[in-house]
Amino acid sequence: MPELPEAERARVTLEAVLGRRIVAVEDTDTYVCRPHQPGEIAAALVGHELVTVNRRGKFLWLESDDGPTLGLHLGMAGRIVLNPAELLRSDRFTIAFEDGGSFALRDKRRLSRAVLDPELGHVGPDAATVSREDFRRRIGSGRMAVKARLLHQGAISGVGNLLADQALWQARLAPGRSVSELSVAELDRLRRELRSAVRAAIRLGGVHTGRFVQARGRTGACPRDGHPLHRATIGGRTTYWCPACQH
DNA sequence: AGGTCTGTTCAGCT
DNA sequence: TAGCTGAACAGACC
Repeated sequence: MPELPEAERARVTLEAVLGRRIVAVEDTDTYVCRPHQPGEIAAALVGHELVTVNRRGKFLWLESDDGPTLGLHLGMAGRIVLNPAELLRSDRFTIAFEDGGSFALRDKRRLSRAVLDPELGHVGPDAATVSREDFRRRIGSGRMAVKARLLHQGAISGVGNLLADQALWQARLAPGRSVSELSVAELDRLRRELRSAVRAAIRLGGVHTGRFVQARGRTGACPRDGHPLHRATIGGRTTYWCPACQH
């Protein structure tokens, strides 16, 4: 679920916690907080304030005043809950502030991450802001299926399985096409439609609001021409597309 | 009740 | 090097 639009929503939510003194950190989930030991993130952050919240792709990080940076990732099912009314078992990481407020990283699975001083060197430019030239080079080189390349966060970051299918449908490109056979015009079209899909998802509340994403499914039909959708595994992920209008 | 599927990342292999 | 496979977790679904 969480792709770039959900991460952006989380970033905006986290703006509300900036400038408040941290008094407690719950960091005992050693899987979510790996490789840290329980208490390690708490010891580093208690007494500090978070002063900025940033995002690249699906990666979030908050800088503290004169202290470490806190990296967060929502994994496949995580979200940020501000001032949770009650603590749930699915609250994997929590920070409490001096004024009584708090936030939780809530995730029924445990694929979310909280980590000190995250290394983002391997993360490509954000899918919403990548330049035309960067997009052509980073997506267009190699021989991979274009869908698989879109999912590679080191090429560009922020595109997940649903957003990839939505953008390829909008751009009328078949997901299995090798990037080596895409023309510059097709790459530019894909970048334009990807940015459009991202903006719409942020505005409307998430990737699930996409017109194609809603049609995506075993018995789905193309919203453009009504043709039954094809399904296959591409880039290791379930992929849907319309064989009539995506080439 | 049990098997299958799911959003993401990353290690490990070819 | 580039690219593929499967593992990590836990719940939803049939």
